[in-house]
Amino acid sequence: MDLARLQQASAVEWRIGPHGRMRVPAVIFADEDLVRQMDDKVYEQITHVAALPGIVQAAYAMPDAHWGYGFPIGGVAAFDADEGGVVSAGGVGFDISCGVRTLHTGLTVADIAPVKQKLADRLFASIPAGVGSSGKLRLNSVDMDAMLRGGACWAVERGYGSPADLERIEERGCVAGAAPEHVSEAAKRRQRDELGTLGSGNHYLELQEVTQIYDVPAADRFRLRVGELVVSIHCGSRGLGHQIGTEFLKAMVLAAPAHGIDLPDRELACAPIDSALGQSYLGAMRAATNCALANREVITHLVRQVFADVVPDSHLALVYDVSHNTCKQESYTVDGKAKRLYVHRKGATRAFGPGHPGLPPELRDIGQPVIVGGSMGTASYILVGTEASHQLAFSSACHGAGRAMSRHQASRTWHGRALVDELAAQGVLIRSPSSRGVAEEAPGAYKDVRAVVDAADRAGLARKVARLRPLVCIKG
DNA sequence: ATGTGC
Repeated sequence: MDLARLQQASAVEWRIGPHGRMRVPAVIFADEDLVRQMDDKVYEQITHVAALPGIVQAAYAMPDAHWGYGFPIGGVAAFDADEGGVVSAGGVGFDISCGVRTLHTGLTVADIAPVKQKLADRLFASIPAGVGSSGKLRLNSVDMDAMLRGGACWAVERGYGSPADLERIEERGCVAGAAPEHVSEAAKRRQRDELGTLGSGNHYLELQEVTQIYDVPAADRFRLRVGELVVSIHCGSRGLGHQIGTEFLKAMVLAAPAHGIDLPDRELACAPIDSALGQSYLGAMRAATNCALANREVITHLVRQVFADVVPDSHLALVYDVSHNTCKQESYTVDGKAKRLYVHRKGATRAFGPGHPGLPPELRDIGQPVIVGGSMGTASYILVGTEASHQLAFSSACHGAGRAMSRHQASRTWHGRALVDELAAQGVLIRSPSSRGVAEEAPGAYKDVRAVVDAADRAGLARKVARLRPLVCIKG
């Protein structure tokens, strides 16, 4: 991106003043190197988002932002229903409520050294991964609707996961307002046997070692200690979310003229929050959110079974579960007025600061754990939400390293087999059903996650707490 | 991201 098109507000904040059809400014949080590397498409997309009806304050891009469908991935935008605000299927993304959860194990590197290979093989055998993979659960239509309404709470009621997990999940594991009646039969059919599966692309399950602590009090509260192991699970709502996204994108494009919306880009398909279509989408999107929460809960159960078998001394407890692709109603003060806004985060993590009522009581004084997943074979980070982020970017932070190269280009640049060998030599065991999938996810196809996290920290979006190094990676 | 797409 050409820096001349931006006004630099600080070392890590760049502004684009309203021009053309923009209703509000656009703001990019990143250091100079990251901004230079950013695709010009991010500029184009974030200014288009700033032109949507009812947008409040500004359109934001996080340090990991890159070209997405309509909205950039790493984009944040909030809309006011009272000002004709919209909800956008492209603003949430196809993989609705894709997210990451991290569990601490109470184990050290030494504890698992003798069984590392066995753990990798057993996790790979137990957690289905890859395109079209299916799990052991089969949901009939009654179960499907109950799951879509109940999320992780449904899973726990069925014996998957534990009640204590729910306190450590956004919205306590179950988003209100889910409307399974607005989820098509096609979407439900695709999901019938996909619960408890990882999926493909950048989804993964990793065994990670805590290698560095930056904030001791927060790390203590999150029970993260150097040399100890955690498990991180990154996945979403599989075929169901994708089907919902596809169907509503189409419907929103078709209905835009009737809603009086002149789309700056048809990929930004949206509908007024107060319209029937907007409400149907919100109901279906919330159902997909619950599907993703149930999925991560079922996978957690499968992971615990493997650990109970291979390392009986372990006790896997959830640190936190964050969603990356969502639209949520949250309270903010804008121009001195209290507002309930519809905050879209696409490839961005909610990052509530200390004192936020949406946090579980035991974490309320310290802030929300923010999990930033790195690319395959590279570090991940745990951060904590700040009070400043509330005003800076609707309590949002980055979600990962962010792609720097297309999948296609990556698959032509690297070979999966060679990458697996290379990473094994560095002590990272990769298990994946797809050699090409591994090539597409090559660490070199991503931005430097450390630079992304440092920029988020310097901008005040969230504060660094701990660094994690992968030991085992089950890749979709 | 995806019962993948050139």
